[in-house]
Amino acid sequence: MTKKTFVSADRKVTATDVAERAGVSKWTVSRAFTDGASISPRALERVLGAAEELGYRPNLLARSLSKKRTNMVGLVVDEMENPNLLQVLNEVSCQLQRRGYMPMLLNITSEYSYKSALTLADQFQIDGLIFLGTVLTDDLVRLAQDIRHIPLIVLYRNSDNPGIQVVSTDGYRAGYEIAMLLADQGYQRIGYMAGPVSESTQLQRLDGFKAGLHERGLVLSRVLDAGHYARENGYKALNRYLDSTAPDTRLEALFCENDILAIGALDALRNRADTIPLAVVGFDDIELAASSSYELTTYHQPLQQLVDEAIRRLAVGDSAVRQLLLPGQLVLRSSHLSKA
Amino acid sequence: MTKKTFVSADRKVTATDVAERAGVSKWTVSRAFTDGASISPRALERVLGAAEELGYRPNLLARSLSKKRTNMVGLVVDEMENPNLLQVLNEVSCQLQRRGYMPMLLNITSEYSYKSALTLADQFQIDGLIFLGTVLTDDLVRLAQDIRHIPLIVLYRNSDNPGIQVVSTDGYRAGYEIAMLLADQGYQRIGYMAGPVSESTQLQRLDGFKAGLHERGLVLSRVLDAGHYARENGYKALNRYLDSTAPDTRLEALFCENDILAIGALDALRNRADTIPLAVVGFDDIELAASSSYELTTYHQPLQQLVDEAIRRLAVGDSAVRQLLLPGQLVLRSSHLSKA
DNA sequence: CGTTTTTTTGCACTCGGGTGCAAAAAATAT
DNA sequence: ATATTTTTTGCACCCGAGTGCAAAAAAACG
Repeated sequence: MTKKTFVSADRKVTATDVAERAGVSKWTVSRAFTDGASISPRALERVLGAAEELGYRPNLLARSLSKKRTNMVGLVVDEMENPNLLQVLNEVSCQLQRRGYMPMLLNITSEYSYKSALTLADQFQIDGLIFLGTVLTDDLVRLAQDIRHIPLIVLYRNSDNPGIQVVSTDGYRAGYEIAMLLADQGYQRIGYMAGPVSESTQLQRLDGFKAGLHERGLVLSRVLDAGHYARENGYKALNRYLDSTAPDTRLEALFCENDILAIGALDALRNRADTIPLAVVGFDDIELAASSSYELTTYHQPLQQLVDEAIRRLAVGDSAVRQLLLPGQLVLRSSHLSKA
Repeated sequence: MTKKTFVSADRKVTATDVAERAGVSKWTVSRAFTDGASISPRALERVLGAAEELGYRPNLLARSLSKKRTNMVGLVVDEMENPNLLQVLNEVSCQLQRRGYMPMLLNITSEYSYKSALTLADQFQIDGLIFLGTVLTDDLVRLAQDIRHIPLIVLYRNSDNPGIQVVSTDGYRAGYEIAMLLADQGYQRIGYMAGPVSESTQLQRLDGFKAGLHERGLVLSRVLDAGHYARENGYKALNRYLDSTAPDTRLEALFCENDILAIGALDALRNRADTIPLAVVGFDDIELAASSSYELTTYHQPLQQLVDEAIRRLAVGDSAVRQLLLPGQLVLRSSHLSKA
């Protein structure tokens, strides 16, 4: 039994090989693999046949070199533990692949790694960058702009800097809707659990939230600082708060900056000896939120659309900077209902 | 104020530009950026200076084209929700970047997407593939072998097929150690919660587990099938079991195929009205396992070493196929202690 | 100082494919 | 059948580097 299949000799099959076999010139082969190119049906057929037989696949590096377009897109991520980010990464990479792009993972752990990743990506002549990282500040993003003049898109995060392309959910509106929900539920003492940095994305959310409360004649009673997005932090932050507050003055409802914190908060409530009536609302609609042990009411971001838009913008290379904010959707489960 | 920095004219800076500025030929420039190449100190200095001034960076596509080496590595992942896998992905991408490789994300959602991803990766002339996916069977891996003769490495998963390079944790030994732990704790009725497919990785774990029990004169009392790795499934599987079993015949200890299932199981225990004494042990040591609300006893895999080894093997392109199995480590927390 | 050895450099050509243009072939019109 | 238009095709040359080899320059030697 021969081990080697007939197709793959050791040397790689090139367009010239195919040309020879098909009895045409290599340029005709090239045309066969370029859509929109002028080629006769007969030649096309022969080339495709020969290509099939030889197992030929165009070398994309060579193509990129002359076309000056690589179809490689860098995905800048910085918190590979954040499940929400991951959901985004997942969606982005799938959609990119589906459209023939190759996602290059730029995993950022420090400013140094950020810079070297950018440099490397630059040298690979990537066509664009999508920023998914949460702690990537506008300054860092701008740093990328300087290195290379390719389209950059900040996804899933807002930015005050008008010079940066943003595709994200309308945080103000989201906050507003959640405020309305809680107010209409009749809660009076309403709090907010904040994450790590006060950056634009969250501020807009908070602003909308405050505006909504205000419109119903309420004010934000309290802000709990949880720090870094981690279940543990939500857990601790709420416990800290509950331990230091008399039961009758406690918050009745709590809007958490994201689902992870909210779930931490729910865990805290559950682990307490006494039953504490507290409505909790999250943000992001991660998978765990739907789980029967949480039933977290939250706000769903239109992930697919966002990603779709982001990629489209990359593709057209539209340099007209616009901030696209799509509306998300409130997801009512049961955690926003007080258990009292 | 001039907007444009002096450095970056619109056209890209090439080696020829640098050569001209440095008063040498472009080949000398090439040598300056190739370590080990013969170049006079003076020329080197001038070239580097000119390169710096012009902001030159070698075009890696062009280099790859002639060197026939791209430094691009494909990461084949198939469950972007699995936190354990993500931890691995994170580590792999970091280490790759640190060593100057570019990780290309091949996110697999179906057999079709798998094939097209492989083809694309192939066309990009990637240097190697690392398989992180859990449901990627040996057959699929072999499919990749046929496409292109580049090093493939299955990481974090075992394989029965001796033709496949594997870098993974020694599952047999792990199962054995866990069995010992539970047996020594005095439990008699010991069960196992299984995940989706019975593939090699898990079978070895289970075999080791059984062997360990056997050595202590015990047998595996029961296998609970949870299905796909998801907290929810562990939760349901355990509830199903508890609902259908009389309290006095119940298992005393349960080894779950991974932490996610184990955590689901713990949640199930917690949510029950009556307190049920059941020792639970997981596998993987994901972040959540250490959380104060779970305190899951589990088995830690030597992630960094595994990744390090995997990348090293890719780099040398060692075609001598060996299966490397490193020992992991038992992590004792409190979930293996019965609450009765 | 001439000669031999070593280091450095330039050049032609390669990697694998893509352009634009002009010649050749085919299709349409007269 | 001839003239005209359209489609196909081949070719020279480009993309941005790297390689081997031979010429040139520098260093070591007598």
